Amino acid sequence: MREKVVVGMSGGVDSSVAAYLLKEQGYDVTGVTMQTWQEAEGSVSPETGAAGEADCSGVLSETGAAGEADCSGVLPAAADARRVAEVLGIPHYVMDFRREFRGCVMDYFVEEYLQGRTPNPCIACNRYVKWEALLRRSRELGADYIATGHYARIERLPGGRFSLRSCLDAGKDQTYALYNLTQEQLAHTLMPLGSYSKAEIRRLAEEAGLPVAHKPDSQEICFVPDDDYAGFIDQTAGDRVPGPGKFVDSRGNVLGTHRGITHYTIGQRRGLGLPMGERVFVTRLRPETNEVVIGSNEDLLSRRVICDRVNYMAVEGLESPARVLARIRYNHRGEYGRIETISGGRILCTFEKPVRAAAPGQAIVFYDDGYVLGGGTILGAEA
RNA sequence: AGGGCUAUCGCCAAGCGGUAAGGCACAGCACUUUGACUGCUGCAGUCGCUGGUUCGAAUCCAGCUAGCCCUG
Repeated sequence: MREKVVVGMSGGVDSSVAAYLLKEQGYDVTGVTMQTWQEAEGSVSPETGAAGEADCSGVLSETGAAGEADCSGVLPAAADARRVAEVLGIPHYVMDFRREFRGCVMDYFVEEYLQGRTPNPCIACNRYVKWEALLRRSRELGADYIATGHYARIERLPGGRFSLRSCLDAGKDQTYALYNLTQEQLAHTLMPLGSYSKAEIRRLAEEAGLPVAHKPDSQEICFVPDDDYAGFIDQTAGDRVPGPGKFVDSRGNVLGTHRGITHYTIGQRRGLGLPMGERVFVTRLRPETNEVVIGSNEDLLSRRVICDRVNYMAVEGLESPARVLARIRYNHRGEYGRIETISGGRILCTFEKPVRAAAPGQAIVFYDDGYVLGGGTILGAEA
């Protein structure tokens, strides 16, 4: 009997080709577009009368059923996914994950900034929404797997554990954003794109006649419209957002007034408005005094980074120190270092060469020979 | 209200008679499934003001204005 897989289809090229490849491989494929942050209002077609939201939320509305017009009207991304599904001849549904997304991604995002940390919403979204929630609902529907258009490879190691292996196209590798997945999640996930390059994916999309072959790559934070994340926080958190405070240097000299701590992140240079004669950066955020500390690029270099909330992937735990490649942000090629567990289940990573602007709240992901060993949330760094 | 010094882009700052460097800031673009970083491009028709000398002045001269310093 064919194995059933639910493909999360965003309407973009990658997830569309993922669905295509799985279909070609003989899976029983169902496409699902996740409604996350989009408001289900606006372009509801008059003829259907009832609110489109009702059809799209809750359980399912199937292609061809009455809900179709509503869903594609309500969710622009779903319209593209649906067209692809039609080309592939697979069923397509829209599932409402707004509740999970708001709680696990948007609220987390805002809370982190309010506390002077720098969140990574994509990582939270992957772990809790794209996987935890989508996998649960998909399994309830009888699916064996969920699949996505991520550039990464899932492999089962000799010891039986699952791990992610860096994508062959190093430029597109997305393992960093997926380090937080559980063994259970990995065991029920397929990532068919890991052996391809972005160029090959686009070519496959063209060959398959997918209408999204030339759609531009997505970027920025999906739920923040104008690339203005601070404005989003202002609107969301209202009077909880800290107001203006002081820019200070490491010796306590006041350099100016900042617009509020949520407007800044460690390592930031632009937007400070401080004509110091040389480039200066945010080196630290002090939510307790509402101060933003300014310093040189050199002040941002760290050899030691500590993280907590560790998720182990290729290994069950870290019994002895190990030499790994560690990445501290999505677009970081990585630096070698030695990791060891310290009190509280935390991990201390001592880099062989200093890394720049390790920001609390961001993830640090450890790799052993191209496999994700595990990762955690950066707690702090020091020279 | 005696003497001295300084006034060039938002900030700092080259320039010293031949037709306005540079840095920072700022803006736009590129890069990018997070925040950042980075890169590229742009950014004074004008040099406190008013006159004068000169073929030609931000550069020399005079007056005025402003700020700083010293001295009553």
